[in-house]
Formats: sequence, structure tokens, C-alpha cells
Amino acid sequence: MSKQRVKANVENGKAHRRGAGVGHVYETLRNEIIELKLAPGSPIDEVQLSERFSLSRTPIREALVRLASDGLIETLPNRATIVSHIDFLGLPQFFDALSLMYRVTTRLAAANHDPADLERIWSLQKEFATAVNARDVLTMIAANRNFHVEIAKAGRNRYYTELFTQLLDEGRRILRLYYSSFNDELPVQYVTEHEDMIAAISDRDVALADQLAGRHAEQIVRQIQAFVIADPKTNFSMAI
Amino acid sequence: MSKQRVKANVENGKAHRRGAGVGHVYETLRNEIIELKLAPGSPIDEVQLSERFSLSRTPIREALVRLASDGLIETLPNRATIVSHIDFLGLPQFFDALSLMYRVTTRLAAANHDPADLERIWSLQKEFATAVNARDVLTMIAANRNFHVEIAKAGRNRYYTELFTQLLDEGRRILRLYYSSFNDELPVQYVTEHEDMIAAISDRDVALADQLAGRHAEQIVRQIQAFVIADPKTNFSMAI
DNA sequence: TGTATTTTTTTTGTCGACATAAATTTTCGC
DNA sequence: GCGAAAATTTATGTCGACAAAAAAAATACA
Repeated sequence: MSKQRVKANVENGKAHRRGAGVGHVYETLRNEIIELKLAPGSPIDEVQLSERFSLSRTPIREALVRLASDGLIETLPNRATIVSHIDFLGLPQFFDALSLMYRVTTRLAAANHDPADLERIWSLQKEFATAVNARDVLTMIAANRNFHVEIAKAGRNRYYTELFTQLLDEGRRILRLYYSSFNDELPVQYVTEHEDMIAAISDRDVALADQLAGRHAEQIVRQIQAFVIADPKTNFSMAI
Repeated sequence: MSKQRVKANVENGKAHRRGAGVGHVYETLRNEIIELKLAPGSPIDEVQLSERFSLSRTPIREALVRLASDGLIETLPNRATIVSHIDFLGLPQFFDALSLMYRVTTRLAAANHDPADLERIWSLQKEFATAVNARDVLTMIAANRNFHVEIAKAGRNRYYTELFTQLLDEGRRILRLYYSSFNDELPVQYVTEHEDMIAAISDRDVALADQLAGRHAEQIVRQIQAFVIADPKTNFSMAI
């Protein structure tokens, strides 16, 4: 009897093309980590994932290596791999870098954008406003991230865009914690702040764009800092 | 007859521990790419590498995925993987980000360093000066990179340190091109500029550190730009 | 009963093999 | 002889299995 080969490679009955599985696993896990569906510190089991995605361990491992490169998971040699902890001790550094990137990217967007950029930015701003009105926290956070990434892209500097994206994604985990305790009132003032920033970009007013972005960053940082200080329980439960 | 297993896992007759091979392959290839021993655009053959390092393709692939995450290689789906091209078109953006990181990290070092940091920085500065005197280009470039990374570490902000390290490593390929045409006279003025920067850091003079780092960056950028413009042949041969 | 040592279990790291996609060569029709 | 289709080659993507390392469980001994 000749050997036969059963080609599985499916999830939810949907067949994948060769090579597409890795990216899918990567994106899926990435989202689940960023949206805190996978808690920081929780273990990641390769066999379990390979069953879930109907793939062998090899492509799963490739996705995990990528996530580790992004700093989203930590690999303890020969033993467990876990979802990265949120680094509360490094929060001041994080805020410093985040603020600088807010300013630099918005500044560059004012200098380098074109009309098509503005359209995309407006579109994402509308998504953001809608989510705020609908009190939909997860969508709001994701839209906020996409809004600022789009501004960064309009600035046309891939180095800043990459660092900023990474910071915003790390920040989504923190924002998720923050807003989960304030589920009812979402930050309506951010909507108008965003609109002021768009206006400054559109006017190519570099100095104003810089200033507004700086204030916007300060605002966010201050709110999160107040939250972390006011709720040491969170600090205790999330950091090892 | 029972199956027997021959444990190879060696390179240059030196046995590796389980799990150590991947890191070794990663570091080795990383260095060869950064020092231009592997030319931009040159193909990377998994089978060839697995023979060279006496490993199977699986750990080789893991190292390649990491290099791809760093942007040092590009993976064309289902076909070749090649050493990343140097992005000459993106050089202005690169210089902008590099300059900002020079300033921010040196500034933070002036604010946050401790005596042990200064010792390490001085030690690397001495290595740099020695290499300049010895007209040893590769060592000079590597020491310069380590010098600035150490300053960044003294600044105590891992986000800046990571981006800066990445930029400096990308920059090593460009510097390598630049100095290979000026093999005889190495930049002695950088030695004194470095020493001025150390003095400003040591004095905790944040404003001066920022200023000196900015000028240092301008100096480097101006020299490389002049080189790229003056030698379009390089431009042609390296960019796709 | 408590502790040290051995055994078992679990999970990761690595391997060799096969399947598949793209490039290359060969064959075929005109 | 020339272009298109078919066959071959080459290198990648994926798989199932084995081996080693660490943790957990079981046993031995006081």
C-alpha cells in the first residue's frame, strides 16, 4: 500500500494557501495579546495552538519567534513561553518615548502629507468618534491606534512609524486596563483634540501640530498615570 | 538492528548545547550582513547554511525569521530570501531619525548616568581612538557603534536604545561603504567630539550634551551625503 | 513523616522526509 | 527556427517523529 498524505491545514473549515498560515497565526495571537484576551504571564502551548489552527508545530513556532521579536511574548529556554508582562516600572520611559513620537510624527505629517493622507486620517477619525459615542472601548482603542499610525505614515519616515506603531500597540494593553474601569464615560475631549490636530496638519502648521500633539500626549499620560497610582491593586496583579 | 542517531550539531569541531545553535547562527549572519561580508541582494540558501553550521534547516530557519524581523533580510514568499538592500532613497529619513536619537540618548545619558556607565563609555571610547590610530576601519566602526549604544543605555530608556541600536547597525553598512573609499585618513576629529560629549555627560549638562550630539550627527550626515552624491556609481550598484 | 533520590511525564528543540510553488529546461507543433 | 506547453529541477513550506531538558510524581530511606 502506498503512503497517503492527508492535507489538513484548515481552521473553521477554511482552507489556507501554502505559507498563509504563519501570518494568520501571527496576526491572531498578536491581536489577542494586545487586546488582553491573553493575559500577561499566561503560558503559550505549542501543541494546543497547533491543534487550534490545524497546523504542525513548525509554522506555529515561526509565528512565536516573530511575536518574541516584537517583545509580545517571552521565551524561557527549554521551558515555557509566556505572554510578556506589562512593564509598569518602565512606564515613565514608555511615556517619554510615546510623547516624543506623538510630536515628531504629527510634526512630519504637517510637513509631508498629501490630500489622500488627509482623507484616510479623517476616515479613521470618524471611526474613532463613532466608537466613543457608542461607548465601544475595544473599537475606540483600535481606532485611536490606527488614527495615529496613519498620521505617522503621512509623515513619511518609516523609522518613526515603526517605533510609534510598536509603542501604540504596547500602549493598547495599558489603555485596555485603564478604560475597563471607566466603561461608561469615554474621553470625548480626545475627539476634538484629534480634530484640532488634523486642522493643524492640513494647514501645514508644523509648530502648532507639534504643540497640539505634545499636549494630547500629556493629557493621555496624565490620565493613565493617575489611574495607575490610584489603583495599586492592578500594579500588584499584573507585574510579577 | 535498532535505529541509531548520530548527533552532529557542530561547527569547526566545536559542539553546541541544545538551543545554542540558533543564537549562534543569528549572530554570525547578522555580523556578516552588517559588515557587508554578505552583499545586499545576495541570496541566502537554507541548505547551504544548514551544511555550514551542521544543523538541520529548522533552526536555520528560525534564525532567518529573526533576521527578517530585524529587516536585515527579505523573504520572497515561496522563493528566495536575500540580504536586504541598502535603501538609498530613504537616507534622508534615516539621517533624520539617527540625528534625533543621537540627541535624545546623549541628553538622557547626561541626566541619568551613574559612575559605572561613565567607565564603560570611556573604555569604549579608548577602543575607538585606538582603532582610528591603527587605521582599522571595521574595528573603528564597531567601536563607534558600541560607544553610542553604551551612552544610550546610560540614558535608561529601552525604547530609544532599541531604535538607536537598530539605526546604528543599519548605519554600519553605510559607513562601511563610505570609509572603504577613504582607507588612509580616518576621522580624527570624531575622537575629540566624542570626548567633548563624555565631558558634557559627566557634568550632567543636558543642554550641552544635546547640542554636541546634534552637531556630531550633522557632521557624520554631511560627510556621508557628500560621499553618496559624489559617487553615483555606488548608488547604482547597491540599490536595485 | 519528612527529605533525598529515582522514575515518569510533559514540553521543547531538532531532525529527515515529503509536498508544493516557482524557475528552468526540454519537448512539441508550426 | 521559434514560441508555447509540458516535464524537470530546485528550493521552500510543512509534517510527523524522535531526543533532550526541565518539571512533576513516585519511591526509598532515615
